[in-house]
Amino acid sequence: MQDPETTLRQHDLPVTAQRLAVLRAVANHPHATADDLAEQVRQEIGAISRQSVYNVLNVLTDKGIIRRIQPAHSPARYEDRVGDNHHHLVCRGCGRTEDVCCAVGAAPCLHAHDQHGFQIDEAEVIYWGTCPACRRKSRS
Amino acid sequence: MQDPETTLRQHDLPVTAQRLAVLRAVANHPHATADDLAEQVRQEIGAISRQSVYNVLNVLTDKGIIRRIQPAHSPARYEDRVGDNHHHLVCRGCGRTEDVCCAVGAAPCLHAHDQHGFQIDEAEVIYWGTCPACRRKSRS
DNA sequence: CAATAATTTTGACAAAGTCTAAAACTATAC
DNA sequence: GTATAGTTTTAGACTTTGTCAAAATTATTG
Repeated sequence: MQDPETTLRQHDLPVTAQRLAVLRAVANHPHATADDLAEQVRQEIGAISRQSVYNVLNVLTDKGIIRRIQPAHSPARYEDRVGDNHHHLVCRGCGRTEDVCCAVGAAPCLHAHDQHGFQIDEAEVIYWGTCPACRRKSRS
Repeated sequence: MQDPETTLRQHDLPVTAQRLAVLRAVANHPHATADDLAEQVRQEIGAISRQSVYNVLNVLTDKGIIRRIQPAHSPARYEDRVGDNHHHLVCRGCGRTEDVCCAVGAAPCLHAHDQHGFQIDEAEVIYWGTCPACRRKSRS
């Protein structure tokens, strides 16, 4: 990804320290939650309000600069990698989240058999399982 | 689905009026939320506490008698239809939720390209789109 | 640098669920 | 049928994740 400042300007967003820091935090910590990111930003620029973290994440998500994923039993997570239609693999034990590229093809399962008249714009896939660490723990 | 009372006994669950009513409500209102179901149950048996609705839904979900789905921006929804690996189609406008059978085949996309050492047990697919009613509304 | 528009902060609020302890109930054994 | 042991239900406080609104601050434009 390019320079965060350039990214903001390209989308006509005023450049602020908070936005730069959040953007960098998302880039450096893929699949982090809003709380994780707030913590990161605080280490970088000292302080930020909870609300600002949400504001920034929302505006960046709306502009398509970052992507929000919301697996069950987990707060929302954010990532940098947009527009490449990849999916996610989530551990039921610890929530660890990994990227996986589409199993079926370039633009995946965008065609359900019966669309019930809906206009489908996204097929979201989450693979659920147990990561190696949690598997080891549950066996012991 | 069979008689709710039989279902409960088969799973060694004491039979209570609340459980029977919740089970019937789920059967009659697929994809309803906990709140919707509480409302239904109240119409049927007069009263039930919020906590009992959650207790019952949790125990039934744990036993695999019903299935919980949790689309983003929506409270959890429950359904009767378990074990047939179907997916869901959700309207971004009104949350209307429809069943769709698996696009890819019998046991679907259970194989991600790179599994990162995870043991995958489910591939959850949500198709996002706009239902006919909401499409009409947004055009006007 | 001044004016304007936008963002950030602060603090209250909301929705969806969970936790706890006490009361009420169910199932089982007599 | 009763008594008992074990669950379930209830009520109410609490937690987490996130939003709303107004005031204070900051970025951009000329």
